[in-house]
Amino acid sequence: MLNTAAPSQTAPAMPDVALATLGNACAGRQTADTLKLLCEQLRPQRRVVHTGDVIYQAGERFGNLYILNSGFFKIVNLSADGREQVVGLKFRGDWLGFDGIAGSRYSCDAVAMDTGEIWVVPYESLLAACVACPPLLQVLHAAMSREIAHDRDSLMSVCTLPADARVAEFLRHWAESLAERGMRTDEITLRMTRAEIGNYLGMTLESVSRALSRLARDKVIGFATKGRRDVQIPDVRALTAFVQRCLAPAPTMLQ
Amino acid sequence: MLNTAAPSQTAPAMPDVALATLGNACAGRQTADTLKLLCEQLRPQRRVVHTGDVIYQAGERFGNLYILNSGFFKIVNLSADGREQVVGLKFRGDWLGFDGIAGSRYSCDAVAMDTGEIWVVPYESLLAACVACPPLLQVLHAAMSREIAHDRDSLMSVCTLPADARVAEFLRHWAESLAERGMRTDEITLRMTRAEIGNYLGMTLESVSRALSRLARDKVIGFATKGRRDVQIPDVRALTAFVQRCLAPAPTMLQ
DNA sequence: CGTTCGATTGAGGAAGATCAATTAATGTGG
DNA sequence: CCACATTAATTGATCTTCCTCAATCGAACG
Repeated sequence: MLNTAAPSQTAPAMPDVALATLGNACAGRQTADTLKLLCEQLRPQRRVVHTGDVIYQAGERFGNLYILNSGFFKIVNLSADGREQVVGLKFRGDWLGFDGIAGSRYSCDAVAMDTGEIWVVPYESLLAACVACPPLLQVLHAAMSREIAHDRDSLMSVCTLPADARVAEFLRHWAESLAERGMRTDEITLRMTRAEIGNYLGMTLESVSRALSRLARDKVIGFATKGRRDVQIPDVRALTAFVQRCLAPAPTMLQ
Repeated sequence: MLNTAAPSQTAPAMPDVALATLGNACAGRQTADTLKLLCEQLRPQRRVVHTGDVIYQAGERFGNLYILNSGFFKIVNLSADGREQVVGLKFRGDWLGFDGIAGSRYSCDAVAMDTGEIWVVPYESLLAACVACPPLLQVLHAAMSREIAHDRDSLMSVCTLPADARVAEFLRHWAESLAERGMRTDEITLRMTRAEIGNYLGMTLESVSRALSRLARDKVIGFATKGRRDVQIPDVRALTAFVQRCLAPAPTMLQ
């Protein structure tokens, strides 16, 4: 696969030699460097996945961690009484499977929402490699740490932001994630239905739709000519401003 | 300090030799064993903290992890625009500080809500110890993994449960956490105000109060004769049943 | 013993859910 | 390729839950 153009959102599974040539995206540099280290040290098995593929399932015996080289994934939590909750979205450079370490079984589902490539890393061999290569351990811990910090941010968003702001913050974070990976953010493709977004943000699909309509009416986002899955974000800072505007009228909850 | 009675909720900082005598609480066994391993391997500096003490603050340079030997702690996330959100509650056996690994700075506040003892573990020396003692690494990863899994459960609760059920689930989880540590669960002391609980659960203090009143009216919980901070939980399963009742469609009377 | 803080409870209102109808995109078989 | 079926998205009208505001009460504390 040839890829000389600016990296697109679809995060092509580029060969290692191309990792250093991520165009003007110095933001994507760190991700690329880390992936390179992991690839060299672990020589992981590579696996191509497609939309809907289940990487692992809640209850399944834990054994592997997965590093995402490309594609887009969701983490779905399941409760005993049948509730389903999207609790995380994962991109290139993220890891999957940490939830399985403690209980020897995965505690949620990991599902591909797009074609992508994942690297399979048996946990035991990862530990062995970490002993030989301490920077690897640091990378692993950093990934887990980031996940913990981000999960907390998610909880804060759903607890403190009104619906409109939550949608704006969701788009802002998505764009930021893409930017960090050196991908385009002026036009992003939501690979989730309104229902999935609403589930993730703790609101109904109708509320998501209304929020997006308001964002479009305020010119904070735009819809591509065809299809409303493509969202244009001319200026990411406008999303942040919108969130603040939502918070401004009413002061913060709880002192 | 002598402690031959059944372990109370206050999780006394008992000497190592007493760890094996945790009464009938075989549930607290694993926590105790892990703490013993950590104590032996790391010989951490012990520090007594009191209500309101700040273990670390968002923005502070990361360096230490903290293992909780006793007491009760809250994790508070802060946003740039001044929102505050309680994103976690920590007990004996839990760790603090994982959020700081990735960015070299802590990303939230950790505050003691009770007198307690924490073990200070410099991250670098922990890594060194892990190389020499692989089980230690396993314990560390398990702690991080548990935190990730639990944060996801929190998000699911906030997103999918109505207010009353969220409060019931909160109490259930608290009781479960105490049980896992071999402490009493028939009468627990909430060390948070209604406002703090509400903040943690994404609702107002009035809603928390009303939910607790309803739980008491339904005899799912009871209030101690003195003070409404002590909650009696005669049967933890009644809390689970209450949650299910909240989720079930309108309970049709008769027929 | 008054002051303060936390908790409870009620009344009214607003954000968002639910229900419903319509339209737009996507997919399928002829 | 089109007609049709299916799924997703939008928008409006109502309804419910929970928030806001306010008053009262109890407990803790100097």
